[in-house]
Amino acid sequence: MVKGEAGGVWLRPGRAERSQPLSRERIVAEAVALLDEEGLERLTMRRLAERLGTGSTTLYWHVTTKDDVLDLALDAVFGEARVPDGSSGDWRADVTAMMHEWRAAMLRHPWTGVLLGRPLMGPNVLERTEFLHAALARAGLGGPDLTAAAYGLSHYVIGSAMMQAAWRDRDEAATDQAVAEHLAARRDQYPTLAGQGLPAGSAWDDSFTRGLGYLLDGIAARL
Amino acid sequence: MVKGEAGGVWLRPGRAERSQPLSRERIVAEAVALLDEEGLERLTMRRLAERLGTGSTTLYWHVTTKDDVLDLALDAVFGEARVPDGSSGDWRADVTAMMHEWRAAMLRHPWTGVLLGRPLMGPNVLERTEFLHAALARAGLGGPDLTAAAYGLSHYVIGSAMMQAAWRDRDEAATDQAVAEHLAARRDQYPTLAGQGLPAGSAWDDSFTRGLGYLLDGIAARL
DNA sequence: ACCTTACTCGAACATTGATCGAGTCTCCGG
DNA sequence: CCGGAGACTCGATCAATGTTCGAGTAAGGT
Repeated sequence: MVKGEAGGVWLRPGRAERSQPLSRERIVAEAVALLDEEGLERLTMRRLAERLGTGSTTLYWHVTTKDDVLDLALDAVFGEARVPDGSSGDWRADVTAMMHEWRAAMLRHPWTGVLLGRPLMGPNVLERTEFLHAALARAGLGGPDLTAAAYGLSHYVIGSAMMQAAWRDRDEAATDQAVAEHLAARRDQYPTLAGQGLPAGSAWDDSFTRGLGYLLDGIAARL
Repeated sequence: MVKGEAGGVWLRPGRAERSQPLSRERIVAEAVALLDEEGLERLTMRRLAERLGTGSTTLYWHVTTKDDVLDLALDAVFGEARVPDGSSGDWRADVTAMMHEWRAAMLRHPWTGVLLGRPLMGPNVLERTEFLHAALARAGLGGPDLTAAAYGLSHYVIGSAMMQAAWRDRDEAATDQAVAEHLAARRDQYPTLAGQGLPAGSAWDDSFTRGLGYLLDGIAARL
């Protein structure tokens, strides 16, 4: 009775249902699921391991640090955004389509916003940045104009999605009503803001599209 | 010898140099300093308390949670951005000036980017948002156009500053050279990107200003 | 039969945010 | 001068976290 725990073969994991062997991909996929379901602060190595049916320290064989998991999960999300094939000949339509895909992916996974403090160098991010540069170059931009346009567009999507996600998933204390009251009580300090109200519901979508239009108009004027 | 530790009066804090009494403002100010000097992950309640010369648990009298400290620190940083008085009559100049102040404040405190996952409702943020809305309203915008323009501008600054800060303060592994090599090695996958190179040095400033110009051009065209 | 390589995991450690209850200081009314 | 109330401070403590270490195990080749 030295090896093999009490219960023998019958109770041991059983090789068949040991599911798939652990791998980077499975870890990342499960991390994304966990983040979606429970949020960023609930992602711990132990919880992640438990969902994968392994010990927490096992993860460190496939990944050197928790930040690795986050980096990989972030890039995985960007991979969800479909990239137009670029053969349409309409650069503006292509760019617009990808911006919407990009934003949608981030809104599906609201925790992405907080993670953006780290530099984006994953393959999926690079692929999309490359597409953006290429589309604008095809449109006729070059040099500093191209750089500014490409980064301006990226930053606009990122900022928009992040802020919208933050507002949508804010904590209980700040309900829409509480916010409205807060603003109404300070109507003299924030007259325009109180009159205008904060964006709600579909106003976010409209604002994003409209703002993207402004940016693209300004870019197109340079051509 | 019941009260008063060994050493008597002479070694006791001494009332005079007990500095100022602890207060919310002092805590926040010290938190900003600590964040600037050591970064976000080094901000702990214990370290913060030590710098203030108090016990860590004392902080919880003035602040209910660590997140409070972060929220307050974040709003404090936004307070650094000067707001034009709005009497210039040139809305575009006013808006541009404030955008640059806003960005500069965030770049002075690079940790702000990561904190932006939470909704911005502090007085300083609201004041600046109000100014933005007011300036654009004065320019002649209204309704959905106003909302889209105001939020578009905010999101653009936030995204830009956050991304630039992330790239500037990236970890040791990703030096400029390593990034360049990484890109060069995949020249076939990212042809445009590899040819263009990633922004460096003053290119960030130029790109920001240029992109802001595009956005404002697009907005102005709506008038 | 053995060695190597790939992989798994339990115990352990230092550090963190936060709570609790007991202490101390300051001031004000009697 | 007393005393008590309120404002504030803090040490001990707890559960949870990221990560390391070293010992294990399984499979496959020779």
